Amino acid sequence: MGVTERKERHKEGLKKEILAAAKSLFTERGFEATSIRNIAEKIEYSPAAIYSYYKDKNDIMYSLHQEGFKLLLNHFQVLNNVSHPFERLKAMGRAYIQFAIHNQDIYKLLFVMEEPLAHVAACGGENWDEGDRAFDILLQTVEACQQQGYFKGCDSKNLSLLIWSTMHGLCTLRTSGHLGHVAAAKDSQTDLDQLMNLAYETFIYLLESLDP
Amino acid sequence: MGVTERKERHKEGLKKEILAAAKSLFTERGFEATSIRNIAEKIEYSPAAIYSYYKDKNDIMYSLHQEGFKLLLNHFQVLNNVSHPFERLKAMGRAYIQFAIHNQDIYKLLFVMEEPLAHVAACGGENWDEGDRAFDILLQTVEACQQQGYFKGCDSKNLSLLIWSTMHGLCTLRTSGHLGHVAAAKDSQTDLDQLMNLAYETFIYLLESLDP
DNA sequence: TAAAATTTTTGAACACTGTTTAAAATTTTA
DNA sequence: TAAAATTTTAAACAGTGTTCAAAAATTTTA
Repeated sequence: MGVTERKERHKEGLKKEILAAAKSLFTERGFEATSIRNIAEKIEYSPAAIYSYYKDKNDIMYSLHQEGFKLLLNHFQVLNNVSHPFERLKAMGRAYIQFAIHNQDIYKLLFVMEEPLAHVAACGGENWDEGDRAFDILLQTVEACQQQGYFKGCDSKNLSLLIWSTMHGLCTLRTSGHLGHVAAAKDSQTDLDQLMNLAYETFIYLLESLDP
Repeated sequence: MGVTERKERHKEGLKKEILAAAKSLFTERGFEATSIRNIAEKIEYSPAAIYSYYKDKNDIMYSLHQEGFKLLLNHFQVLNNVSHPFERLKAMGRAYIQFAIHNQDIYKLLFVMEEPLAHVAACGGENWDEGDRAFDILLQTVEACQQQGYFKGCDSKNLSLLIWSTMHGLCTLRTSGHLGHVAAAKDSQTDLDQLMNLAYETFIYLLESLDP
């Protein structure tokens, strides 16, 4: 029946409204500083209303997950212009860093916070599809490199995992402020970015040196 | 006067008692699940009493910081038995992983959480001494490797930063559960450890391949 | 159109959280 | 022992996520 469909659409509309409010508040003031009551206030509903559309706060978190991954994949779109595999891999690393620094809270949501991930496991579905796709892009790029003679003697999956770990480590140490504490460069932001770049370039140098 | 000294000792005693209670609760049930009221209950004082000994919760966190670093440095003591620099570096990586996995909450406290770090910056003193010392051990090991011909063409500081980032990335992706989600090995714990080890060994392989 | 049934929304409460403050209990000093 | 100083606490504040019965709004039925 068309009636129930229309109703469903309306329900979906409010659901999306909640998500949009949550997203704007999260990116505006961070996760810790955003409450269910804040979101409710923004959409001008009572806090309890939200629970008719989302199971709990983690459910909202997880819904933002998907959008976050889409944003990450958007950042990767520049890679289509880079035909050389190793150059593409290098550009991918830079894009990943860019994404992590310019969307710190979203990055945290995707790769640091445990709650939304637990929600995936709890709520039946193994829906981390977009995340897996992002990893697949890395894996394929690594394998494309290998076909051109790079990374001889390396298992593509293990190497991809390592590359991801390295990028993740760099990004989280950077955004959490731990990099700044260990480095002598404690003041200016430019120095930190530079430091991070130097570490990244060292990694690229490592990968490059693996040639036969 | 000896009286005030005794008083100070008593005060210090209670301060340490608070810290011990906090530590046991943190490691027992995690950070998020431990409140000031829990700690107060454990030492059989009122919650407000704690604020006579610690400025706030982050102050307690930061005090555990120091102990955490001492524990990490203890894990590094096995390195004294490894004279060959590169073998020492390899052992250091393994020790770091061991520490991160067997002390997940403490690791989080030291290298993931932002609040205790902000406390360091806020409360004047630049006291991340023990942390810097841990990094110095890495730096010195890297430089010792270089003196034996390893890592030619690399800046020791940049490379140390990279190594730290890689290890940190591996450990956090592992403990947060993100590694398990991307990998096909979603069930058994042994597989995850194995996967992590493979990524680690790939990294070692990379470093080894840097020989002249 | 009026009544019944269903859905949507909400106020109020529950059990928490970190933190502050003024008052009470204790200890030290004179 | 009385006064002063210190330590400890009860109570409150403003907030959190979440639940649930009741109210309001909407839809369906007669």
